[in-house]
Amino acid sequence: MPAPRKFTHEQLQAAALELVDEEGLAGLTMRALATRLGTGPMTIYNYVDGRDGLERLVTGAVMARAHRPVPRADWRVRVESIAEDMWRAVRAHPNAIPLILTRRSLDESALASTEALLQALADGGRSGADLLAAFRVVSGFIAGFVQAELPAPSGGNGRSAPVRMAALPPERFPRLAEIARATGDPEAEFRAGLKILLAGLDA
Amino acid sequence: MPAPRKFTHEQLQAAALELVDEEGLAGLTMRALATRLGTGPMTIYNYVDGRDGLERLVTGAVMARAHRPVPRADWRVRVESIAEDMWRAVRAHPNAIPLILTRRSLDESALASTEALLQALADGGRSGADLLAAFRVVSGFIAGFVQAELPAPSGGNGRSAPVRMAALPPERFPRLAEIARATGDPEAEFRAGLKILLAGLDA
DNA sequence: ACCTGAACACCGTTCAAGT
DNA sequence: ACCTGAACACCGTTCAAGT
Repeated sequence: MPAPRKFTHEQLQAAALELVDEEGLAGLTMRALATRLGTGPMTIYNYVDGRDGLERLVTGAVMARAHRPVPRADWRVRVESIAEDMWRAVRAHPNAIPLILTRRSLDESALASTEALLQALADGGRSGADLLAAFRVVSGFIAGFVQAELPAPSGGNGRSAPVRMAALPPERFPRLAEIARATGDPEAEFRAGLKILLAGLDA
Repeated sequence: MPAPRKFTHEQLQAAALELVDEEGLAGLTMRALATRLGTGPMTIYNYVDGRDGLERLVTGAVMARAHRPVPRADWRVRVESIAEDMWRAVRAHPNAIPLILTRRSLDESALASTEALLQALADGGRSGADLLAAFRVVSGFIAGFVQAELPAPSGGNGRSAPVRMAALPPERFPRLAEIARATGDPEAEFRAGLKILLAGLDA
């Protein structure tokens, strides 16, 4: 993409993210972004590579906020800290979650967190295929937690996942009913899951 | 939805899944499904609740194939078996992956696998919040592996994730470069990850 | 070089009419 | 009751023209 001058990339990112936060994913539209910026739809094409680039604007904006300074500490503590930072950054923009899960973000801003996570795991004594396996476990766990907080379908009358789970026939799905009752504090659940992971990584 | 008779639900599911397999997600359209079935677009609305229902047709079709008989064995072996079945079912239809990651499938056909997984974990001695945490870890791991096999953007000229990772500046992302080199056999990576998980669940 | 409106080829869905 | 075409209000994007 060229480097035009009517808007900056940051302005585009911010406007696109606001659009998604306020109006939901369905509101993310070339035309909507254009009118929010006070121009015609075609102007956006000077800054972004089609619909795909429009969505990358959003994932880039979200993930850029995920990378925070890593504490100087034991590798386990660092893994926990990075994982929580990534999760929190995504949770702050629930409407963007389908995009995050779906578009592999490979901007360098998003990759900084990943590299830091890998470095922490490497400091735990892993390399090569072992490092890859450990990474897959941790990043998969984060993705799974993100997925668990997907906003209800669209419109707003959809119940959240735990509520719908609790409405299932309990004689056919007794264990699902059990965990539906146990669902409550996402922060606590995230930390409990991480604890299991770290125990496995330590073994 | 009513129970009309020109087509069965299974016919709809099969046609929708074929559409996605052959033409990609962009090919999943009310109009395309209609012409594939030899009717007008509006006929679909007698079987499916709008665009949302159209997509649920696909996720339902994929997840229904995930539930296979669970071996009578140690809970660890059962967890492995169920997790692999779910993963394999999804991998068989890569174009549907964004839908799977994004639409929470709550048909009873999809929930059968989940209940079986929960039962296996419960037999490992967990209940309540512990059961929930263990479940989140395992299902998150599966989701993460599914995500790692997202088909390249769209069009076909996009390189796969490992290839693009290998193209990053290695002096800035040395650990990413390392795992990019280690990436190879997804089946082996899946089993290695599960091993870490089970070690954590055993601790 | 950058910007932009008009126009085109799609979509999902409402409406009203058929049987 | 089920089916269905025409029509409407959107999209993304091509094209050609402006500065």
